[in-house]
Amino acid sequence: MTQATAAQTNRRTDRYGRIREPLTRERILDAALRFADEHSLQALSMRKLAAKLNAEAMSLYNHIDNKDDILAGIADLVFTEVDIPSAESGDWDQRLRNVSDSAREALSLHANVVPIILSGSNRGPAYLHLMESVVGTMREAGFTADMAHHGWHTLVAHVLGYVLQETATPILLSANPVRAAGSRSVALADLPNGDFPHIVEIAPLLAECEIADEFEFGLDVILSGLAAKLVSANGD
Amino acid sequence: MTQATAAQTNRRTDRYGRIREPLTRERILDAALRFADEHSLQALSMRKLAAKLNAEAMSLYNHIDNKDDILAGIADLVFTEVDIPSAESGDWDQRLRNVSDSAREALSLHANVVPIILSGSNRGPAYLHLMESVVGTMREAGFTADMAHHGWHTLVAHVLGYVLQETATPILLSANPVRAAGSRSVALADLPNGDFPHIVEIAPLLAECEIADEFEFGLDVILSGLAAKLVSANGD
DNA sequence: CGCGTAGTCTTACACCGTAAGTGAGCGTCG
DNA sequence: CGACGCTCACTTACGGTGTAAGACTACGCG
Repeated sequence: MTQATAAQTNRRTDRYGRIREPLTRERILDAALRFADEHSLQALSMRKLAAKLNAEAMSLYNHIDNKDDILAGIADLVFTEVDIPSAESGDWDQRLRNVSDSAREALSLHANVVPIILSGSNRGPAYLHLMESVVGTMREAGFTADMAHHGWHTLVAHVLGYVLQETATPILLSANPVRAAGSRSVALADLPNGDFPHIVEIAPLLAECEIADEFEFGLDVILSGLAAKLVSANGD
Repeated sequence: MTQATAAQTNRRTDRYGRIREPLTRERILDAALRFADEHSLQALSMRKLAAKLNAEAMSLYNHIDNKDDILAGIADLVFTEVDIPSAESGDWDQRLRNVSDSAREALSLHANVVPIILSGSNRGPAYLHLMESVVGTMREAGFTADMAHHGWHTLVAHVLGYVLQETATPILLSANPVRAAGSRSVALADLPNGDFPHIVEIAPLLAECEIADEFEFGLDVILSGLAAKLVSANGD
C-alpha cells in the first residue's frame, strides 16, 4: 500500500470528465487559512471555502468534522510556522527570545486567525510541540518545574497580549468613531483634550511606534526578571 | 410586581394593552451582557436577545446600529466594572497593581465576553477612561511619555494574556481530545510521554495552579522591571 | 381634533451550518 | 468477467442567522 500510488489513483474526474485534485483535510485547511488571510474570519463560510476548491460545501464534511474543526485546524497550522530553536542554538534566554519572536511573527502574519487562537479552544499538536520546547528549554536551564510553569505562562501572556495589541490598536487610531456602552461615539482624533490629557499626549507614540520594539522591551523585562529568579534560586 | 414610577411617563402598552418597559440602548446592552454571561457569545442572536426583552428582533435596531454595535457595547460595559484607583490611593506601583487586578477580575467575571475584547475592534469610553488613568499614573510617577507608553502596552499585554489563559487552559486539561492540523487527536491525559516529557511534568501544575497567583508573579516581574527603568532614567 | 414623529411589529431576503440521502467511480473477490 | 461494497462528491432540504423595507400604533403638541 504505498502512499504514492494511492494518491495517484485517487485522482478523480468530476462529472464533466475534468481531472481534479481530490479533497484532503490538508488541502481544505490550507485553502481555509489562505482564505482567512486574504479576506477575514467572518467571510469564511463552508460554501465559499468549497467554491475555492471547486467543490460543494457538503463535500468538505467527508474530511473534516465541522466548521469548528476547520478553525482549530488553521489555528494549529499557524503554530506550525513557528521556528523552534534547536537545543544547541544559544543560551536558554536567547532561545526563548528567538522562539518568542518567531511566534509573534507567525501570529502577526496571520492576524485574521488570531481571534481563533485567542479564544483558546484549540490546542493542537503544533502548539503542544512548541510548549514542550519552551518548557524543556527552561528546565534544562535549571529552572524548577514550578518556575518553568510560571515562566511559560508569562511568556505566553506576553506574546498573545502583544499580538493582540498589534492587531487591535490601529483601530483606536483610525478616524472612524467607536461607539460603546455610553451610547457615545469616540475617535482618538476628537477626544475632549481636557478629559484625556495623557492619552492625547501619548497618541503620537501609539500611532508611530513599532510594536515589534514594544514587544522586545517587554520581553527584556520578562527575561531579565526570570534570570534574576534563576540566580537567586541557585544562590540559596 | 409594579414597576418603578420613575419610568412612568415612558411606560407604553403593547398592542394587547399590557404594560411594558420601553426598550433602551442601556436595557438592550444590559440584557445582552447577561445573556452572553449565562449562555455564550455564539448563542447570542438578535432574535433571542429580543425575546429576553419581550420584543422582536427588529425593534432593537431603533436603539442600536447593528449586532457589532451590541458586541462593542457589552465589551465596554465590562470595562465599566474596572475599579479605577483614586490619585491618593497609594504609590504608583500599588495603584497600577490594583487597577490591573481589578481589570483581570472584571474580565474573568465575564469570560464569555473576553473574545470580543480580544478581537480588538472596540475601544469605548470606559476603556479610554481606564487607559487615561493608567497612563496618567505613570506620568505623574515620573515616567517619560515614551516610557509610559511602553508601560501601558506591557501591562495591557499582561492582563489580556493572562485572562486569555485563564479562559483557555482548562480545555488543554480536559479529557476530550483536541483535533488539529495533523488530523490527530490529542488530550493531555494520553500524551505520548516520550514525546512531551516536560509538558507531562508540569501538567499537574497547570491543572492545580491558581491563575491569579501566576498573574501576580508576572505583574511583579513587570512592575519591578518598570521601577528599575524609572530609577535608572532618573539616575542619568 | 389632526398631524408629525418615534418606536414596534411583520414580512421578506440572502446567507449560514449541516443532516439526510443519492449516485458515480473504484478496488476486491468469487 | 460480474457483483459487491466502499469512498467520496453531489443534491436537496431544514432551521437558523442578520437586517432591509415598509406597515401600523400610540404618543406629544399645536
